[in-house]
Amino acid sequence: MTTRPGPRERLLDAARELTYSQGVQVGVDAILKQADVARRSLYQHFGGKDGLVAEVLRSDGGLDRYRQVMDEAGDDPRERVLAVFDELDAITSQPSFRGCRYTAAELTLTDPGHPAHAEVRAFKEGLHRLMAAELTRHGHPAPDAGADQLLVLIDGVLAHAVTRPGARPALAARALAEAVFASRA
Amino acid sequence: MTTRPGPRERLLDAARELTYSQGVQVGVDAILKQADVARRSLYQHFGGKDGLVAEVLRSDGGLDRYRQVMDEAGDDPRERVLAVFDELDAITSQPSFRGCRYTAAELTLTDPGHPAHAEVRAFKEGLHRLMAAELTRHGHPAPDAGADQLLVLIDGVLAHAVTRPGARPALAARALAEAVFASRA
DNA sequence: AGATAGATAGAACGATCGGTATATGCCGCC
DNA sequence: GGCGGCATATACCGATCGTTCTATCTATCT
Repeated sequence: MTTRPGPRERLLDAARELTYSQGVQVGVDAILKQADVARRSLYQHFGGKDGLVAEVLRSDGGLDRYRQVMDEAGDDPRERVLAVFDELDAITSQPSFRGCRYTAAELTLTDPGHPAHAEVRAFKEGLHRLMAAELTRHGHPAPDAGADQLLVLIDGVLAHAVTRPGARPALAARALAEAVFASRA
Repeated sequence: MTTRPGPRERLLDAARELTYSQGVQVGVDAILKQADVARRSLYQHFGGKDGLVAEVLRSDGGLDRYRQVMDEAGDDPRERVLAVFDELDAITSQPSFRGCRYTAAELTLTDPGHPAHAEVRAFKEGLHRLMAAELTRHGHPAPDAGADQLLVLIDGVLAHAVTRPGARPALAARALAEAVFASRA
């Protein structure tokens, strides 16, 4: 029998799931109950709900998932990036899809001092670097501006998929992503 | 001296402002205070907070603003749509910009039964029709799919502008919108 | 004038929020 | 063997949540 993860891991797992399905406004009690963890442990490990929420975003490994999808698509930068949109189409088609966790956090948490905002920023910066690197390898004339376009497409897909169920925004975006790669100096 | 608007209007105005700047999770008390309206009036006119929030979205007139921006841009569909992205650049550059109110409502309100969701859907549907009409007039081979692309771009701009301050996602999206209009049958 | 409808003020409701305090149990380590 | 650190369980805190209620006031219409 596998040993049960410690309270810290259980808290992160429970919070990751509940803040996604119920939103960040989910109560601390619900997280504690699902994690089967004492109230005090939360404050011991994360200082409070804000710290827990921020750590959920920080440790989410979203960038790794993007990297993995691209690596499985081979070497060609164009194919690697287009694979991202294929994956987005699969993700946004799942009934459990509830939008991008980072965008949701950014829009829901009004307090500009909330520690989650820094994590969101860090994630988006990393994603931008990821995309810019692919465009650079592809010989894009302006990798930075091109990455901006790809990020807009990704954010657009994730946002649009929530508000218009049934549409397949990732497919629409994929065609535009091809246009980004068609840019010539 | 102009006569003061009635309680219903004052409630809508206050709610529109506060739910945007503070998020929909703003308290009823704050709305009542800013509207300078009796507690009971809220429940008399809107049945509750949920009804008020939904009515704020419904009466927001977002579609009219899009129409107005396009009308000011003249007759050519391409110019009219590109003007939308110029306007988005202006909007997202304002320091008071806090994201798209509809997307925020959709992501924040987890309860699928919340009346606001229907308003969000209606808005996005209307926007889709608006864009598809322009593409049809332009002779686009697939106005519906093209409108999907434009909506992804718009949602992407509004979402991305919140998470990466300083970037000008509307300019990046504008170039891609041009690509949408370059589509040939 | 009297009646009616709408608005006001304010108390109070039960529920839930995030966070703290107290007290006990379990474990490895010196 | 006792000690320290972590986890547990639970009670409790003040604050705030959305909502309901009573009671008073005011404007309009007949």
